[in-house]
Amino acid sequence: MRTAPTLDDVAKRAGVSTATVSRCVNAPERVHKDTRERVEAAIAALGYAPNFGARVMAAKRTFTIGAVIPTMENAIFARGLQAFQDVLRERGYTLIVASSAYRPDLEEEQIRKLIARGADGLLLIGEDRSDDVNDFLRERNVATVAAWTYPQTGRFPCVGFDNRKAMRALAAEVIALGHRRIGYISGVIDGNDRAQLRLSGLKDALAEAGVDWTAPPLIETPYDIDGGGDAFERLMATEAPPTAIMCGNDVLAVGALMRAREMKMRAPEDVSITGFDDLEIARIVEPPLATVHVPHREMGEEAARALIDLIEGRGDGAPVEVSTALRLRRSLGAPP
Amino acid sequence: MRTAPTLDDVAKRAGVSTATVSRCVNAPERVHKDTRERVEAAIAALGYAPNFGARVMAAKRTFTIGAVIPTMENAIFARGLQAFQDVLRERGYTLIVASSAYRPDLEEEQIRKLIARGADGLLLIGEDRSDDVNDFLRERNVATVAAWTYPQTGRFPCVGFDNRKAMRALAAEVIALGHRRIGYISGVIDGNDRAQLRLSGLKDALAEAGVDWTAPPLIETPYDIDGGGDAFERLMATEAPPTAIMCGNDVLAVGALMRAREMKMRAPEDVSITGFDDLEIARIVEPPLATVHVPHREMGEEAARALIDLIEGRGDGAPVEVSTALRLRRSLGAPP
DNA sequence: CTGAAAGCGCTTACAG
DNA sequence: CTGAAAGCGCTTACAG
Repeated sequence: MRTAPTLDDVAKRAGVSTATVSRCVNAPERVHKDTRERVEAAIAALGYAPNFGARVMAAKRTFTIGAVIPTMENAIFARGLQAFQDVLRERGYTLIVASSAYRPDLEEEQIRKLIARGADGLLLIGEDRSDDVNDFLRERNVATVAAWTYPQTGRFPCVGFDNRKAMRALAAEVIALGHRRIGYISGVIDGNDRAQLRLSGLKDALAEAGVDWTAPPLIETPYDIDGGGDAFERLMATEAPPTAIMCGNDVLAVGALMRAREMKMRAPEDVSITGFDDLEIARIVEPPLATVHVPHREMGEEAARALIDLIEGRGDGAPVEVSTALRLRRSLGAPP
Repeated sequence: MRTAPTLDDVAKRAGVSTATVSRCVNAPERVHKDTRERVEAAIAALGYAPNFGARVMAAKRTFTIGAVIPTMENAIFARGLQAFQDVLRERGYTLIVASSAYRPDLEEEQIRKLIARGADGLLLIGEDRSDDVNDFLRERNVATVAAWTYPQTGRFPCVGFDNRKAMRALAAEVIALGHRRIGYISGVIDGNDRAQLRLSGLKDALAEAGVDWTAPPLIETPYDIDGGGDAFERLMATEAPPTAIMCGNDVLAVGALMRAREMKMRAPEDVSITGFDDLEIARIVEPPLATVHVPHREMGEEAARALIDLIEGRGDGAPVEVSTALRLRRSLGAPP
């Protein structure tokens, strides 16, 4: 194993000091063009790459950003994170992803670990966490951005959207079509402010419209296709079943749609079904799913910019709002 | 922001040298019990945690593992990676994910960056890369595991399956149903041995069956729904269009299926369509998609174990094969 | 079992 | 624009 070339090797070969080589790498504009070219040639010839540990120690920064997301398997986070990482890479940062499986205790553990590892900043999802964690983050003065949400507590700079308002808008359409009995399928709400807010949005719309069905039949279920299907079946098994089933996200809605098909119910003729997120599957299912479009990629990019600004001392930490839009596709229609 | 306590602070407070404190942290059994207790008390009182960068530099190990995957947005990698990471975390390693967007040049860049960052080991997808990269990895003696593939070159320990054999098995079923004109939609092949091998599998099956349609009409396309749809349309626009369209993966196949529907063609009555991977969408589309099931999660877990064994000097680096299985669903039927 | 000290490979304030 | 040198916070071979 040949040992990797160091700054010193480059400096010797280029006939300059290590300080100059370091500048070429980190602030090329502060080095004379001729010198720089010589150094760059040496770097190329040697295949030099800065040693990470040394750099971290000397600069007191790790150029590492940690993200704690519920799970990589959820397409919305996968997409947002990919965009987040693309921006990070452009700006010279590395991403470490940790996952919490939607469990607050695991999320806290991951947060502490990332900080111990010296992460320069943190991307978190939502704002719903314990005072303990929030205090820890504030004490250590860790640059943190909360995404997928729009400020409730205002504790951290946010990049996201108003989950409540978006669901309210969709629910208003459902109500306008004439639905009065509306069932709701939610993911697990504990530790998930997005889920909580979406449900509140539905309640807002019902109240606004003066629909007395103010406490919609609600089923909370793990976030997967079968969870959505089972919940659908239970909601429809009541005496006066809902004419519309709204779901906290597309995956649950697709589960409901598939179960409806198995039960020989047609959407929207027999029952309307809506989702949230506008994943690719929303356009693939038959009938296509009415849902709320969320610009996950844009959110990931904006979050990266906001976080880097925070770390590098730019920006004012003002919340960034991305806009959602209704996609009123065929799974939603008038009540039977 | 209070500055973090250092080894030196602990040493002073405990009245010992920094060497002793370091041993207490890394090899407590080599320190006398009384000394150790004093040091541990000091560590607790100060809330000391080792500085990551310094440790990396001095110890020349990072407990970090890098993975370079094409993209997190592809569900197969998201799922495999989540499983990979779960095992890593159990064993005290941290994962850094980098993505190549299916571009060999970007993959190389990411590999070099991860090594510069001091990754103790690397997870790569497939075996198709330049001699340059392979030489670099060998020279640096980097622990590397290739996943999603079964040894072709035998350059690295592999955890995966035989892409060629799996596609051959599926193609044999298609041929057995009576199809002779078979079209093929592939993802981009350059730098992607899995894509190459799957195509070879189809050719194997055609040759074995003595079908003279030996050079199946092939369209190579970017890996997304619309790519699959456009390719489908082009393949069907020929004089004697294929009676079956096989696709290199499920996403392309779903694209083909949807376009078929738009073109008022029914599957499998008018044309059969098959995929590869058995993603969730394969069961969601109508008709459900015939495909090859790949145990992505299991593969991720096995890859993590293999890589850690390699790093820690256990194991023999023998390839690990996971098994695939045919899922012959309704999108595949007899030719019209 | 413990300590003094070198060294890991960078960055940066200071001086010129 | 460039260099000499201190210093970042650990680990470890060596000596005792």
